Amino acid sequence: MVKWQDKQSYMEAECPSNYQFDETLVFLKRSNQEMHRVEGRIVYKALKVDGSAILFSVTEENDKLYIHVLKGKADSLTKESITVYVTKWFDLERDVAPFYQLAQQDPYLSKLVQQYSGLRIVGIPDLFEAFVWAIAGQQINLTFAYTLKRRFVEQFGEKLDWEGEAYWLFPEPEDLADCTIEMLRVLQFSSRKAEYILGIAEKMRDGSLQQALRENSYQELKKELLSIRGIGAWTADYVLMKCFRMQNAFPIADAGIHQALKQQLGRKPTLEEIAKLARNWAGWEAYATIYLWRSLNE
DNA sequence: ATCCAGGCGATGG
DNA sequence: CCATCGCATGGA
Repeated sequence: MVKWQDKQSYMEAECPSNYQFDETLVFLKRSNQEMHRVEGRIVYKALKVDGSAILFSVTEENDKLYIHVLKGKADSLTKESITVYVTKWFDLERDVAPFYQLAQQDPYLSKLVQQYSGLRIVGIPDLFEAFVWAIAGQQINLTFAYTLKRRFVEQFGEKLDWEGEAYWLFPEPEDLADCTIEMLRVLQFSSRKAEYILGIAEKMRDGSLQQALRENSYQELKKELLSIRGIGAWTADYVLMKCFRMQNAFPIADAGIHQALKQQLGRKPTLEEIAKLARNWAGWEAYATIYLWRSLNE
């Protein structure tokens, strides 16, 4: 349990065990087209609290995390919202000890957990953002996916300026109310993806999607997700992993997973082979996945 | 140039 | 039910 202490002008918390902030930074620095900004070891991020945009920073020193509110009213609601967000974003409340236990015995993971010790899932707490990002990233290279996301955010999101830098808030489904397929085509989304995203935005505007996703078991949630146009097995598991933070979510068809395992096997594994070796990861597939992904950006 | 990207739904057998 | 196809475009 992460306990954030309110220090008036900032907040602080002990890092959980088995956590390395620097691994979070590696992930956050993956693209320079993101909505957050990383400068040195400080992460800057805009967030909407009770209808208004705020900006905060988060950093770490001597196993302590520090959050500062940089812009906006630093009232208790704001502080609470930020700590909740950061806790989910960096997956700080998970007890990962069982995963490390399991991974140390695993032929595919033992080296990776040693090499990237303290890496945790960097999640996508916002549901709409998780959907848009997952759909945008379907079947295209990551660099282009980030370009699409940035264009989307700059077209429909809200901008917050602070000390000469721009910080963007991810759009809400309401911001897409007047958006057409053509408008997304201009940003170079495919027609298909445009349809998927607008369909999801609509289902979220009337609240029906959130309602359908109130189930809490992995199986129930996945079934609901798969019934949505544009959400296949890969996207469902990706969203379950990054937004619902289900540690057993496993996007098994993922090209990155295949590539990472190929480097260890010397050839591309079949789905059956992956399913077989993943039996050893039961319950922790999402964590196995992020360590495999991590091994790719060397 | 060619192949492939953190896939999906539609179509046809 | 499973295999194949079109999408759509940037990176390597």
